[in-house]
Amino acid sequence: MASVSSQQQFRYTQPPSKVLHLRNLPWECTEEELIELGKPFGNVVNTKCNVGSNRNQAFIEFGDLNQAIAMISYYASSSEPAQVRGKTVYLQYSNRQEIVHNKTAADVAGNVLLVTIEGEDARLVSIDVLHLVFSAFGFVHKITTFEKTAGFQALVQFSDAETATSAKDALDGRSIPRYLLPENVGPCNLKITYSGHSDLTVKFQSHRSRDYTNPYLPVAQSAIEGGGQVMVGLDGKKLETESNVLLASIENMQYAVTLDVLHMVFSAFGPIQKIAMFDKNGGLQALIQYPDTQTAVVAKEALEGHCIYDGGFCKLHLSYSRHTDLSIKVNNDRSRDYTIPLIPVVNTQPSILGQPVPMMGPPDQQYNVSQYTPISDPAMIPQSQAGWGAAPPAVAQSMPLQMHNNIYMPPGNVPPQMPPGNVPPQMPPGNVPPQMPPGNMPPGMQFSNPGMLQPAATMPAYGSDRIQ
DNA sequence: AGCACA
Repeated sequence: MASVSSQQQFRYTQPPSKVLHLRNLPWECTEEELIELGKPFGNVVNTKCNVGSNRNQAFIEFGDLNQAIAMISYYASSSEPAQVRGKTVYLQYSNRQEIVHNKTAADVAGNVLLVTIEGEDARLVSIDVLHLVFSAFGFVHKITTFEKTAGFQALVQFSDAETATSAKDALDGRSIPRYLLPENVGPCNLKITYSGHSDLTVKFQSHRSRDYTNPYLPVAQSAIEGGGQVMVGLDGKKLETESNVLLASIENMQYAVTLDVLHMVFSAFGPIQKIAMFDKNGGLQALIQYPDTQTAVVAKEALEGHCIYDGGFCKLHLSYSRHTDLSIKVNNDRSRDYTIPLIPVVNTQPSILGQPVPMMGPPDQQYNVSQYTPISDPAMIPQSQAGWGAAPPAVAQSMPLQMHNNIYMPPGNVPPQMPPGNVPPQMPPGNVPPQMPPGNMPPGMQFSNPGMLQPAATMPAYGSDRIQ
């Protein structure tokens, strides 16, 4: 039985109160706008905006009950609804008799911001991208990232509260510009409050935390720290050095995992240079090479423990390889160098469990360049064949988008139902969607240009998602 | 679009 009392608070007929509750406000709404809204009806003695988890609610308190009644009555019969910034706001008597201002840490301006990154792909936002975004407002001293129930969060430390405030005002509620994110990463909204902290403790430089005032801090193998509290200890197993090459081992391999499947899965995080597959200890392993460590870190974080296929099949275990550059002698069904589409294909008949695996693209067409016109100078390679510098064909763009919704789900929830023996759509080798690997920005984009990110008005990339 | 989140 549903309780009746819980519904009562939402009944249309609230008993009158000097305090009005407003909802459906634009997130930008200020106290001044609330005062403007209430002033015609009386003396607004108190307001509170940005209330609720969506920060789209507010309260207005009048000096006199009759003034509150006047405002409610007016809009109850008006043909024009109450509006803030052109947005209709709904008002009713509050169930409280006065506004209580509970100043919390989040309301007190400080030099450290608590940033919540919202979005399906929030955890794929690298610390470098955050650094870039916040550096537009001043020198960023430290960043720590961590996951809480609120989601993926970061603490960003500036020199002073003024700088932090300018960043907060400009970025709160806005989205990280698309061009800073890998193409297949969905929108990431920023929600920003002040943190109670004033100085973060960063013991190691890691993918989770950085101290930009002390670049010579030891680089962590696996240290994770957040908000001055050490959140994860070192466990011997995780003492591994990051690398641009991942070692993947595949557990419970009920279904065929082909080179192209691996390419599809791992290229969701950035361009792949090389893949080599081999058998070890009766299981399948693969080395996957990215151009940079950052991308590999992101891919490892996102994919570790996840299954390629639904139902717990083909579970990935990832570690960093000691290799940095794989030596691929020949392109075949177990190894491929995507940077040089000219290595001849050894056309071995791919066969798994005795069943021939259908190839989606005819191999001799894919590699005919190498067969007929061996070119040694990469500059002579036609654009369309030249790896990820090339313009992406439609296939390459749409495919990872499909994948990426699946990848980040909890294990077992992941993927397209693929019956054994079926090979998913393949990306033609050498045609990788153009992505900016995290942390691999062109030098000109680093820090230096505050104007680039700062004024919201000239930065349509921010906020454009939110305004409707 | 529905009551203050520390």
